Amino acid sequence: MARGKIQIKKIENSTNRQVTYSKRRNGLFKKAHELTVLCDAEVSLIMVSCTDKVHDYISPSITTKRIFEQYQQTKGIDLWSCHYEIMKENLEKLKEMNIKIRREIRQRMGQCLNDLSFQDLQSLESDMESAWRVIHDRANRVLTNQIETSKKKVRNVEQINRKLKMELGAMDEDPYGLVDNGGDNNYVMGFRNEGPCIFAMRLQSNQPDLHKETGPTLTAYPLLE
Amino acid sequence: MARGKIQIKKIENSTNRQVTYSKRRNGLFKKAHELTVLCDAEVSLIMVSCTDKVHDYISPSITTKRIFEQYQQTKGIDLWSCHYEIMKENLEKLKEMNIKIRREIRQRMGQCLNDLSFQDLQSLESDMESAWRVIHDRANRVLTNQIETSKKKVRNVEQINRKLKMELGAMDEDPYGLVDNGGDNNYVMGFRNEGPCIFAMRLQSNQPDLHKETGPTLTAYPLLE
DNA sequence: AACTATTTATAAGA
DNA sequence: TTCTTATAAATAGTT
Repeated sequence: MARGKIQIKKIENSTNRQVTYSKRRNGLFKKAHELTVLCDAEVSLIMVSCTDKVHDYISPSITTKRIFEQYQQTKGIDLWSCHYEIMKENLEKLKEMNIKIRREIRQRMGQCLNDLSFQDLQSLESDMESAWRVIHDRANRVLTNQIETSKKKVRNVEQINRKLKMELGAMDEDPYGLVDNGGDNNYVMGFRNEGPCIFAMRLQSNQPDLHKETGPTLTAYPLLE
Repeated sequence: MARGKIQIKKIENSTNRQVTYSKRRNGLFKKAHELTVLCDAEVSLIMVSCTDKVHDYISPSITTKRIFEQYQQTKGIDLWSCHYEIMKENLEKLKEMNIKIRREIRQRMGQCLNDLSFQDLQSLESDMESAWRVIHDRANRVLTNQIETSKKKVRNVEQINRKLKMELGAMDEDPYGLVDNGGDNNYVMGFRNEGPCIFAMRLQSNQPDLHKETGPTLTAYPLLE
């Protein structure tokens, strides 16, 4: 455009091309900025040279992100939707699964039974029975173990006690010798309390109506007698 | 830049501004294209007018998406990460919730009981008992309803039968009069089978050991006798 | 939208 | 790269 007209086609001389790129790039930036100021417009200009250098101009009144969102909106496209879609799908699947397993747990807690057919109801009932038995047995087993361990401890302490008494030659009785052991039952066999682990979906504050008949099982193993 | 120099500041006259915008926009597009061709560069140019119209130029050799990815890469930023992050968080939360619920369901099925303290085990046991009772009661109620409805049907049919016999004056017995009603018990009271609704987490193909004692309840209401 | 006087951008050379 | 400058191109104000 000066000292001779040029054809608009690729400049073959590499150096020349570089120089022209640099000059015109600045020209474009200047024009972009002028447009921004003069016309109160928003401009995003990104250039990548043939040597893969990136330069950009963005109107101060806007962010690249916002102008791009606007661009996408008017074009009716979403260039990132493919990235998104996979995530969205996963999210939806998980949500669905969540709803399903929530429903199942509710049913196992005796709620939302309307959704079940009679057959399902029966099958749930029998499932619950066998599961309960497993849990019940385990609870009993743990208790038995606790008691046995406690008894062993007691015997141990009693023996030590007796030994001490003999060594001292004192024949007075010592009724407090067992107190140490009394409050420690929960630490036997690795079944210590770590706080309640049952937390999900406690939707009704389901105070168990304590009419259960495990009483006899419990009282059948009197503690520390 | 012609017929008088102008200051680079917002053109207050709206019409004038619009016209200038239009002219300069075209100028910018032309320059962008020339740069693309002359220098073998890649250009993305997006403009938003003060009236919120969007115009853009993109070099034919590239897509908007690609140039933008390149832009983000060199800038070391990800403009969409915040959108992402929210989704990711949701995903993680759901996953966690899912795992928790699944664990609880398993425990309610008598599995994975090692994770429970003795107290949790006892509380689970009693929960299971009361839930089982609810389910058991419901199953019984449904059954009772079915039987009553069936009985009504039977009475109805018998009455119709008797009436027909009288009308026909025929005194032969008709032992098949009740057959129609026989296979229809599941459709009573809206409790028809819609296929099993308990699906999640059936990890062990938990064949219920059918030692349950609902037998007497069932046989106490003999069907269609 | 077209015209044109003038400013601005820039190609080639230093 | 940067400066210079002749000239091409863009465009402000007008019609």
